[in-house]
Amino acid sequence: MATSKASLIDLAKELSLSVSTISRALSNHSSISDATKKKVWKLAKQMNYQPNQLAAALRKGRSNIIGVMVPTINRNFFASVVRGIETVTNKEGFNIIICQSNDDEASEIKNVEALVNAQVEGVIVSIARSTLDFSHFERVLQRGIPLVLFDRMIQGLDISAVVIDDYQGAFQAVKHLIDQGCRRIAHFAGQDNLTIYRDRLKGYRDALEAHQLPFDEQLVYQCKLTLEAGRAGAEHLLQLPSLPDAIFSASDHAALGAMQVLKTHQIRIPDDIALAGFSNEPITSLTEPMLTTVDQHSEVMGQTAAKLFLEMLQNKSTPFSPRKIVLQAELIIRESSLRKRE
Amino acid sequence: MATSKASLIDLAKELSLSVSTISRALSNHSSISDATKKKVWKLAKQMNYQPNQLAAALRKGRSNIIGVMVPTINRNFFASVVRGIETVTNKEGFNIIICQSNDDEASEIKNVEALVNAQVEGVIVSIARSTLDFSHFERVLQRGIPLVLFDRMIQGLDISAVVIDDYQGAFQAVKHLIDQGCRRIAHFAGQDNLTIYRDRLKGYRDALEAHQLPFDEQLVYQCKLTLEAGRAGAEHLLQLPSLPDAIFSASDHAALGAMQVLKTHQIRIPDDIALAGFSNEPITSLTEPMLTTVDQHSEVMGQTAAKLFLEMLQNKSTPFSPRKIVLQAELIIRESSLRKRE
DNA sequence: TACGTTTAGGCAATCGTTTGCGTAAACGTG
DNA sequence: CACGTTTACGCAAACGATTGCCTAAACGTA
Repeated sequence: MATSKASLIDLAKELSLSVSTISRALSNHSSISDATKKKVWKLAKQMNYQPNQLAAALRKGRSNIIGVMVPTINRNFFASVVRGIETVTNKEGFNIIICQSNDDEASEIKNVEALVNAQVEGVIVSIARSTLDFSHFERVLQRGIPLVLFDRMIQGLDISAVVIDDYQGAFQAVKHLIDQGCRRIAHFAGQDNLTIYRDRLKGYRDALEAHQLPFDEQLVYQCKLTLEAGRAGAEHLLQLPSLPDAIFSASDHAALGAMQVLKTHQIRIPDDIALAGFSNEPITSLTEPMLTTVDQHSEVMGQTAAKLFLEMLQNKSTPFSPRKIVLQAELIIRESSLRKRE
Repeated sequence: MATSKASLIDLAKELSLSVSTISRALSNHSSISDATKKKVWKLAKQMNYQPNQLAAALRKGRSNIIGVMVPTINRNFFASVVRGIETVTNKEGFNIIICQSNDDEASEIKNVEALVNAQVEGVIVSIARSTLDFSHFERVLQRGIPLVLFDRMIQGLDISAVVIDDYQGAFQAVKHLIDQGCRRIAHFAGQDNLTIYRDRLKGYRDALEAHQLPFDEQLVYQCKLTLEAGRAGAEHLLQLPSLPDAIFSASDHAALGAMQVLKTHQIRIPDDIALAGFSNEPITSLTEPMLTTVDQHSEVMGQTAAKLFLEMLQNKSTPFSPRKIVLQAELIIRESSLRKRE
């Protein structure tokens, strides 16, 4: 009733027992008689007793909270990863605290510190784009707090991470286009300071090479991979002396931009130009034609990162060598690349 | 260095001062000399002292954590709201704990309890679709914890909430369709235990009435408003003796489902049937035709909910009568409803 | 010199749980 | 009956920070 919260002390007074007995009864400790336990349970329910996790955490040194930081929660990929993390850790009794770095190093540092102060038992992060110095993460490790990175990770630093195989994903996509009969395949590439885009480009090149197709510099359009960039890229390609017969874009959004332009030019997809993107954004299954793309298993990525964290937590005492887990990327074949065979 | 975390005690020993002096020095208390403060600050930095928020929270009775529960984080609308909440509360030194109810009443109850036990200072929630009993929320209030609902709320319950004007949004959308010359407007409606869907339905009806158009029960298709439901809804409408000339869907996804079906039936949008959705999902600006929809100002909604919470927290001692804040919905007119006038 | 005031800091209780250790009472056994 | 063993519980010290109250020393002033 009322605004009051019942504590162990209140229960103890009420039953004329010691606080420790109440505590043990509630946690079903063996040294408390069944009769007493039942009395305690009954009263606890009656007084709506809720344990103060803060106090328990302080005493036990376990907060049951894990910190998650993403550039922004407001993007499908990150939200899905977070969802994956949450569902897995929730089952183990953890709550997650969310922070957003907004791709800014300064607030990343501030947030990491806040998480550590909140006594999180672990930190799961996708690094901000602008981050160049990683000492704030090293400090986390020094404190013995398990740290797991996902998607974006640091080269050189020996930290556990979960990523997808961008290279294989790209390779498969391009191989598929070739299998469909495409021979002049263009590529929308991202900024090459990010490994994910470098790997996709490499997958593209190697797939061409593996099928004895020439690599043509002209067919690679490097850009920010936004919708607008995709439009510009398509316009660019259309002005080439000879058209490509496929485009593999390192992002779905750029692929969609291209799709818009190609359609206005009455170019048939996939018959004249086949199209494949990357990320499997929800929209790609709603376009017309539906877009072939590469799925990143974002929710699975979150689950995997969470499991890796749990594993690290268990082996916390023993020296645990950081692990990298590479998830398979999955090619999703849809209309935009599927040429009918008659 | 090392794995060790420095505590006030460690600093105190090092400087041969008492713990309380250290604590006061760090919080810049007036009764500590500048000389001592400087010594303490220097050592604190040197030993990389980080205060244990758990302990401070326990002692001060303020956790600086607020709980947020959404049906799923994995949807643009909710992620945006969360982003809004996070940015506002972060500035005030709060961290947010995220839970997902998965639209399931049981896990909603479990999560609310977990949040309360984590000693959150407030709870911000969008209610699960299946929730019919609200005693778990009443228990939160009884404990004196500020509670703010957003988007989905309950009629009858006197709880602070931030919603958009679903009624006006729907009214405007339907009015717009009528202005475009539509006379037989169908509606995809949601489950009517949620006020948002009831309000949209009412906005639809009233807009018809305001323009002397008859309300036809047959044209209202109640469903779960998913993509599939939208498809089914369109198929349903296509079998009516006389076709509608517009569909106003209470959700974007259902509108998109309908769009797919209409296209396969060679029905021109908007000329044969105009289409309008609700929510302004990112996808809607990428479809073909681009979908007319109603924007919910999701990030602003989150910010507003956060501010309302902060306000309630400040006036916690004084009896605070719950407030409802209604944000304006904004009609976004796009191709799917814009009939060319020649 | 004597006494009030300020300065600078210490003592110890407190937040609510958990847990190692101690111990009465009840019980079992020869 | 005597003595070891359970059984069932209490005591008190943690966890780390905060804070009301107290007190030496230094200072000021008449």
